[in-house]
Amino acid sequence: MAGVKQFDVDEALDLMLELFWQRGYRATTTRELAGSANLSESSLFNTFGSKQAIYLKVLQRYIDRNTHLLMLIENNPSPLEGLREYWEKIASIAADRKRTRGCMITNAATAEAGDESIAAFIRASYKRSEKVFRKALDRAVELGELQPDTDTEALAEFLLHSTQGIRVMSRLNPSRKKMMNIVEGVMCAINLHRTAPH
Amino acid sequence: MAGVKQFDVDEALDLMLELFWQRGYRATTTRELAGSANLSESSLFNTFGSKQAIYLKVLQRYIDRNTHLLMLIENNPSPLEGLREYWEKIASIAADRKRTRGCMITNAATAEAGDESIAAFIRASYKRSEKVFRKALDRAVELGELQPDTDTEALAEFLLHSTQGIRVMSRLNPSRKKMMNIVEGVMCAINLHRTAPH
DNA sequence: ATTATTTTGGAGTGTTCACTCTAAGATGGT
DNA sequence: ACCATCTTAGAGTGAACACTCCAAAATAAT
Repeated sequence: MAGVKQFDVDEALDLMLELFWQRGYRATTTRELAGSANLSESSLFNTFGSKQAIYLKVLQRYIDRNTHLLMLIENNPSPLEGLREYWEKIASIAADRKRTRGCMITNAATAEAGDESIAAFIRASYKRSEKVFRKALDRAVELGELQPDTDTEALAEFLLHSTQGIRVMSRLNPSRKKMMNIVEGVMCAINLHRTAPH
Repeated sequence: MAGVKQFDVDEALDLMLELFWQRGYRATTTRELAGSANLSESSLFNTFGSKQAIYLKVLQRYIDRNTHLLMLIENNPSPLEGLREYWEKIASIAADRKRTRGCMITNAATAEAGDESIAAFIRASYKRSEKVFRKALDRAVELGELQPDTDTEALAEFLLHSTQGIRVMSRLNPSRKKMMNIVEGVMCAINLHRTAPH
């Protein structure tokens, strides 16, 4: 083989991710994309094939990057404390006034879900989050933190929808207080199933 | 005056609304817009001025059209029953497999909130919903359905975020069961403040 | 009937889009 | 050294975009 790439593919993806995240799929041009990654359009297309292919790669990268947030739940000895920690974290991110880009997956879900290959990606990401929530709730039941008859599947679905709600709200510069009020509401839904209420 | 419009403006807006709703702002072309309303591009621009102006008019029309949903809450003698009715209704709409367009406001919030004139619209719509939720909760406190120390402002903010979460989820063909599970979660958050807990 | 004013269709307008072409340059295997 | 193969920059491609122009038609007031 000969002729070797003059750039790091992952690094380029990271740079393009920023642009896609900020502007969305359609509003981002391939010229800007190439510019943001410091490479020519020919290299861009030669490497990735198409704008959509870049977007899908970037989405995957975004998902990978955000896995550590879910670990706040998995790593906490108390699942319920872990969940609270996770919600406080995403609410805190949502309240950050410098980050009105929202969540890239949520943005993709509302804007690009018509494209089935993008929709499949989003569904996979949601399933993953929901599984983590579900497992935490099951663990909470086992540990006696939640009542044994708790419908953890239903509660996990509720929790997933909440993450999306938070991320929509984040697009409109919400106050930290508003965000924390939302977290309290979510905790209420969980607390109703606690073994030692309030 | 002379030279009279050959079409009904509101009717045209309704037709264009469908297209904008289904495809989003950027993916809809002015030619398609004109076609959907059965008029020429010159009439379109002569009447409305610009693509963005059409979008804003359409958004307003969408908001007006959906006011009747909020009245499910206001018209119910029991505010808590009204809230449940409202949530069951929007969840039912979200679970409709023929309606994966989601909510036009939510879609605009995640895709077009960068445009400040669009963002202002969205904020106004949210404020309106939140106010209705808040008033219902306050009424519930007065009627003794909720405990007197309930933070109705915080709870209303929680409820608003839930509506947005439901509408994001609706883009991905959720099952009716999933949607109803979400509703139950929301009701849990409210029920924690009930005067006669079970 | 004439005039003033407006709408309308259809053919443009310049611009921008995603993507390609080509020729030069770079590299590794032999 | 030489070739085969790859990458790259920069110009270029047709298509599609939001929006405009213009001449014809339509109307209401006089």
